Amino acid sequence: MQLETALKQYYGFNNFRPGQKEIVEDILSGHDVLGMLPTGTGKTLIYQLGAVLLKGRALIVSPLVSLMQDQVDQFKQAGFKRTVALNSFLDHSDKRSVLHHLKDYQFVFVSPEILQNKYVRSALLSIDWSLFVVDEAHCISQWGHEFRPHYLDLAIIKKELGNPVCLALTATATVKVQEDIRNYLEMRDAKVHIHSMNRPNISIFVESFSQIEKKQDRAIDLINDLQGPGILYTNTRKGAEQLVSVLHERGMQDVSYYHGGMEQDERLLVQKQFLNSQLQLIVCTNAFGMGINKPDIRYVIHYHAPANVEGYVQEIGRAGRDMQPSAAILLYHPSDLEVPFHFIEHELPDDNQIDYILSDYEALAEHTLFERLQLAGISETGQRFMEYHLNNAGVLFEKCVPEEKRELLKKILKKKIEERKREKLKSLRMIEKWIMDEGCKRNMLLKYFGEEEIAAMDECCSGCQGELVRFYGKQEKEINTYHEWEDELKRLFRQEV
DNA sequence: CGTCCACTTTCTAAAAAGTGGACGGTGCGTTAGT
Repeated sequence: MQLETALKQYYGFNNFRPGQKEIVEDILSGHDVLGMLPTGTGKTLIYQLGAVLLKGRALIVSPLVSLMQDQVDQFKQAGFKRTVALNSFLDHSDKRSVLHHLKDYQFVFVSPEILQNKYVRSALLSIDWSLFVVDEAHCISQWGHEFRPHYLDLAIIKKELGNPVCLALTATATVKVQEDIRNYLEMRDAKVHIHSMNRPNISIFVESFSQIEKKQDRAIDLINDLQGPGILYTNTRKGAEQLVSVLHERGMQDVSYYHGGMEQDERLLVQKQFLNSQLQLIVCTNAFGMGINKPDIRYVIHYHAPANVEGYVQEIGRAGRDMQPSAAILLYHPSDLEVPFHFIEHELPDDNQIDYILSDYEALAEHTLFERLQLAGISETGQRFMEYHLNNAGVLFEKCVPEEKRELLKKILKKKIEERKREKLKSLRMIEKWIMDEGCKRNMLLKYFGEEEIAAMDECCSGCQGELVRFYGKQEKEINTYHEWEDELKRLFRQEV
């Protein structure tokens, strides 16, 4: 079948969006693909169509359960009814029933962690898969090394599944992240489709402060003046909560905070209110944003510098999905970098802790290495990291490790930690350099992502004398507040269709 | 490194100032027994 015919039949569209067709073609001819496409290009369509035309099943690895639930709903609405997500939202009996009837599903969403479950694994292995999809594939590099190490094991399950065609999709990946993806998914021969990460409708502004007290006033002025809705990122949970209480005191009621320390239902509520335009501003840590597809976000303020350029680009990329002019504003003070610096220095165990965990001290002889991890006083992320590597070495539940192996492990782990720290510090220095450099902010980002520089644009960035003033004005918001909620609902429906 | 909190010290009786130390960001899974 012609691809265009299938597109028309299943979606009613006449033309593919840039990048879609080439990837579908590669998939159909049996090639692995690494696709970097800007958000809103319709990445989902690629593997929906791919699976349909291959007359097979797709296993889709997705990073967040909330995102998975949304995707399953969207698939069903789009007519792909045989779709399911395997995650902790399922209770015991539902899970058993889904696993038992797994062959009846065409699209199965999973987290990297649940792939470790032996029942899930054996159910998956008992049927044929045409596509192995890794959505938000930059997570392999961004989270896999320490925070969610099971991201590094995806190649193992892929092989067990008989090496179905592998499709890795992301919106932002530096050359280094692309390499990580291809290495850890063992798809070195993959066809690579990289599209520019440039978002011409987002103007980029950096403002430096030498007095930290002035930053809050500036942020409040911006929030007052800028056309919303907007997102403001802070470094810490407490910082987000405090800023919101200041804004509430000043009479701004349509503002809430969001961070990973909140209860699931509270997070969901805030997110829904924001998506429904009941909130004009969300003040949050980097927990907020992935999978958020609100088209009309007009600005993203960074109240602190983020820890790396990739994270920054992902965060500002949430603005202006509707292609309308939008602003990214970073309010920088040198002390911003202290929090990320702290995390880099302390999230992984230091040499003493490694020595302690792998020691032959008599006092520890009664404890397995797993138990020693809690005793060593390392961070939760550090524990995850160590659990993963000690388990791979087959010693996690041992009380005693032969001396030779012990010394080798110490050496390997210390080296690995040292490398990770070095890389992260390099990223931190890189964003600091980007902030301080007075050249074109956009071209520096393009260069960082391995792209060619572009000719000067209008309203490009603070390095190119862009003017923030044109993003001021609150007209639309005032009109919105007079809408009856029924009208608002209708408007949202129309927007989605 | 800076901030916040609990606790102690100050010095003289109620509250302020000092000190030590813990903490700081991302998420999956969890299947025990009222």
